[in-house]
Amino acid sequence: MNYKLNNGNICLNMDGDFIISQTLECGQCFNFNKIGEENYIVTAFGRALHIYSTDGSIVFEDTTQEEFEKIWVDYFDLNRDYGKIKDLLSAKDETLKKALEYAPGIRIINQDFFQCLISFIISQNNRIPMIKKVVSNLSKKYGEYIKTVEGEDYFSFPTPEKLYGISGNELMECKTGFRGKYIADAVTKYVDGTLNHKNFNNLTTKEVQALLMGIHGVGPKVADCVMLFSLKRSDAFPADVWVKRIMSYFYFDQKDTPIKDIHSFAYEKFGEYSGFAQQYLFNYARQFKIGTGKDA
DNA sequence: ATCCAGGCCCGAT
DNA sequence: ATCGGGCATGGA
Repeated sequence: MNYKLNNGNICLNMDGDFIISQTLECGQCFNFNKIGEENYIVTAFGRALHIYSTDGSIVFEDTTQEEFEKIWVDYFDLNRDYGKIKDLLSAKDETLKKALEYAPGIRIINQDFFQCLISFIISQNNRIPMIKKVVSNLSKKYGEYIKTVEGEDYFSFPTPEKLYGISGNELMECKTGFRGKYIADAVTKYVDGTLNHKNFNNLTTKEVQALLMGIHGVGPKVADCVMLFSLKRSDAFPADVWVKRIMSYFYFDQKDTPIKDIHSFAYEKFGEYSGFAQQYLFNYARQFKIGTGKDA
């Protein structure tokens, strides 16, 4: 990764391994607002980052070198060599190769654990635009005002302490639907220490998944997303309807296959990079509606 | 209008 | 252990 300071902005050159739109809009995070082509505001860790690309480089505006190195390098996984991962995965499989060529600029974001947990609780049986809306509603109601960009106000995602004690019913005012009580349980367990992700380091991915599933409303899929997108568990393989479809379509002779079989197949084929493979496959499946009967 | 969405809970088998 | 209905909400 090489970057330079330019008029107070950070300019980054990633040789095509980082395309902002692909990274933000591939379904892994919900805390961004598009204000133009390859031009976004991303809220995370209490900041609202203006990020855009121009002349082949990526510009981080309104940030400092300190903030960039402390927050955004890890957030956008900038120290990881994606060229290497893509080569490795492309060599394994033709389907994956196509998925990688379709969206070569996806990087796996390292999100804040709490925000990621709540976001993916909201994601269940929901659609991405609606998930974004609910995350935004919660931020506006319970988060802190950060700043206004082009007439739009940006708020931080609420802290666990701020949400503590708020009932599921009250949370439903933010359009969480039936997931309000699930959020309330996650908040309670986070704040009272029943669930402490800082104690997860020496546990296997399977063990962490089981702990996360101790939350009422967190099942295997949401737990996998939280592990992949906020706990650096790249072997987690979230299998939702799209992943189930594309895996069934390409690897199981188009036959509807149980999640359990898909999981064991994925881990055997993709190993510790299962999570990366999953994200490229998910994106590919969703774009081309693979396995829905409407696929091209 | 009916169906469904980056699922999970719960009760019935 | 596995299966199906129900669930808030809003867009197609």
